[in-house]
Amino acid sequence: MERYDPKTIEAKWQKVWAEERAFSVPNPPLDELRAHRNKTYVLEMLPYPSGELHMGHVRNYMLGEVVAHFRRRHGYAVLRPMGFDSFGLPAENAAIDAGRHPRELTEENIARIRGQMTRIGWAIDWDRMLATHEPDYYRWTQWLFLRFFERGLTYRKEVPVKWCPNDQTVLANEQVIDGRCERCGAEVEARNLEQWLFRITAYADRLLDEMEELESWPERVLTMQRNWIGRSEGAELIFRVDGLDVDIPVFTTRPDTIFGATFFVVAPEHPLVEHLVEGTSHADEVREYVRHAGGRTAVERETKEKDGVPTGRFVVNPASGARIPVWVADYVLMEYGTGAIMAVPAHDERDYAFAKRYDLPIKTVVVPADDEPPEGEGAFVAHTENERLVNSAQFSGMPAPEAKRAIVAWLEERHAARPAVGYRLRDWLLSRQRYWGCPIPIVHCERCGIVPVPDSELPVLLPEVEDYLPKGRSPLATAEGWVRVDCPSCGGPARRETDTMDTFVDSSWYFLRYADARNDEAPFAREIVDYWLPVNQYIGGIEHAILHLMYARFFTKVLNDIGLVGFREPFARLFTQGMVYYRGAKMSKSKGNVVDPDEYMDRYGADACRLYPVFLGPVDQDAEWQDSGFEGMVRFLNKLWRVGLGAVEAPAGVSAGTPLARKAHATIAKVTDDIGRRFAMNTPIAAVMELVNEISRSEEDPARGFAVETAVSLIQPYTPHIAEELWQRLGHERLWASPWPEADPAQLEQETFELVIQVNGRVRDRVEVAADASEDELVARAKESPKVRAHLDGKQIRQTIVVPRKLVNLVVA
RNA sequence: GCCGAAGUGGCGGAACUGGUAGACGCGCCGGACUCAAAAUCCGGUGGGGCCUGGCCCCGUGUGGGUUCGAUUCCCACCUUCGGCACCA
Repeated sequence: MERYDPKTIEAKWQKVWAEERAFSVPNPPLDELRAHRNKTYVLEMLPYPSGELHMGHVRNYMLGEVVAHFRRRHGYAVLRPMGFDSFGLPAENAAIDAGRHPRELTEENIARIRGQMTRIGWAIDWDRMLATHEPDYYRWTQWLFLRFFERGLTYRKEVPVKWCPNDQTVLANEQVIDGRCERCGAEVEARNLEQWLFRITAYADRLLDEMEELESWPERVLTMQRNWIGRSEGAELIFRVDGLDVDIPVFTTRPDTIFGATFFVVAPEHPLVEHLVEGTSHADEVREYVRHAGGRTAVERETKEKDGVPTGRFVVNPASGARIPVWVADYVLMEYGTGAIMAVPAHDERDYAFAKRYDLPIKTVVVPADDEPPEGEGAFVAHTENERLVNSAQFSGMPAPEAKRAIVAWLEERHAARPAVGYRLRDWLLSRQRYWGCPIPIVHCERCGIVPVPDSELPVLLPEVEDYLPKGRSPLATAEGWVRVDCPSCGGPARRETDTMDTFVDSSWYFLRYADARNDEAPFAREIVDYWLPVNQYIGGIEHAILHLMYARFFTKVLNDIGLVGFREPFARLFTQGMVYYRGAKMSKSKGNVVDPDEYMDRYGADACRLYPVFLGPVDQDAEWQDSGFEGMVRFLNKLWRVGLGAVEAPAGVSAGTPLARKAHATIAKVTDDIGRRFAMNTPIAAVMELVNEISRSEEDPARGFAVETAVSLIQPYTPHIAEELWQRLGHERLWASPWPEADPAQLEQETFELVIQVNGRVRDRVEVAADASEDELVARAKESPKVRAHLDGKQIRQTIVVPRKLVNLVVA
């Protein structure tokens, strides 16, 4: 018998697919596009071209691959594009390590990865390929930036920033993990710099509320985003500084505790600190504290014991009229709320710790509703379900939730409060002082200030520079000829913005560009994106649960507001796949523990390489690469090949009524359900293996030919090369376009099933029963079984439990 | 501390709405082929006990509960992993 030779088969079919452009899905004219109702947009997060593909990548892209084939086989027009996130730190750092120019190395990597993807036979529409570093693409990134600018959604501001001393650039909040740089792990420093930001906080509520519109996202991703946005409802309360004509607002979620505020704290970075202490005897001590606190790292600030200094100033509690002292302490953060708090030591652990240390008064104002108020003053009272107020003037005795509203309303009348919402979310800092990124299309003019580059002058091309290594200021600044321009507004001397954009800007709209990838008059045509989008199935790593996924949602909402797209959420369904571990660490080039697919393709062929990474385990969970299991896939493909050729010699046969036919039908149902509904990728492979084992054991079954066709057809999304070859040899047309073999319901009704008979829950017998047998018939069959009778032994049947098509249980006394 | 996910053979893992626990693969054991080995193919494989047919008992992190029946549902606990965390 002819040997299974993956090399020949794979080369043959890849040539056929390339010639017929099997995976290209060009956009038809608009009116035709609208008429085509069955579309699926399958999208995997675009890779950074910082190296080559390894088996971890193979596993990820196989998910989109299987879904794309599966949907296509079910009669859908499937958009399944691919591109490269080629700007940014990963690519630039890889280039620096290699001592190469980023463009050169990036483009080399792109070519190499594309080659690997082609060789493995993925059904990708390469006609829509994009790379974010190409002017054709970043021209529109700049264009979109200008639309944000026009609407005031991007702005420039001097801000305290997180600075990575290793990468020599500013980081977004989201890129700082435990006080360290997300990419390199260096401890992040604080600096004050003029930076560009996106006003993502303006969309905080919509990013929360419009989660409702998502079809299917993992709950944990939504939870992570909710936590990140960190919305909390409360009030802004205004405290007046005694002796100065100054009001300081604070944000609190517990306005009900205002009568318990016994001191007041402002953050060291608070702009009013200097004004508060100017000319007082505390000025030197406070300045010293502020200076010292500024030098602390984020980690120090969090782990040390709470400390602070008094300012000598007092504010007036707007509710009680009490004068309470103002302190400066760095346990209050400038970035959250208003940078100042009213301290209620009896009901806030942090305030309590601070009060204990500096011997400040503690006043209980909220107690559990059922209990007696705690003895005396000075205790910490933890928050509980049912609470009422004490020591709070006219509000004493009121339940806490009601008191919250009442106190805010009462203070609001006196212009000392308003309801407010606090967010943990900060604006998105997008400036990067690095070379390899999208230039920000802005000009700084001596006379006109900040001037946007006109659309007609886009793209602002990234200049060639001698030295692109990071130095703490953008390398673009060294390109004098590029920096100096005439102001687009007044024609006077001006300088270009030299910061580049965060890579996450590039990847916040790429999914739109794919729909209309070759448009050179606009980023995309609205009619076309409205047809393809939202993405039906988005696939990517959990590591992007917050960053990329929230930025992309933000961009889509802004574009929807501008009228560029007709939808508000970009990704209807999201699937987050697990990572592949090898030798105890996440498989990655930097850890040096990659498994190279090329080697395996050389030895075993592409189909085995496609199969094994997804067979490893459930794809939403992390998996450990087990090299020993790979051979099993090769054995399976050989077996499939054998039974396939066997069926070629003895074709056709029946498609129902035999055990093998039944098995085949059951496998169709299982695979369809697993891929289509459950998004399970490993169990369908197991089901087909089971079917193939069954075929090779059932030499005589007349449904053999049908079962083989079923197996070939079902495994095709995983291993299209061998499937296509066998399908052809079995005498059929092209497989990827053909419908799936369907079970005939009328025939299924004739089938039998195995009835399990139990007595008191113990299995006593099994019998074959017609599938359409009634419950009474099932019970009758159970009772007439000799084995069951022996166990009944004349005892009375107390209860009969019938599970249709499965089981009868006779319960006896 | 708060929120979430998960604990099943020697291993990766199946069991979709409570219905024969351990599919499929790896590994291991046995057999065929071979002078022999490798490769390949076929069969067996949760633990224990009677027994040469066959049958019984125990088993899904621990302890309870609901149910005729629980890996699945409920309560408590243990362990592991992930997210958030001076957020007022």
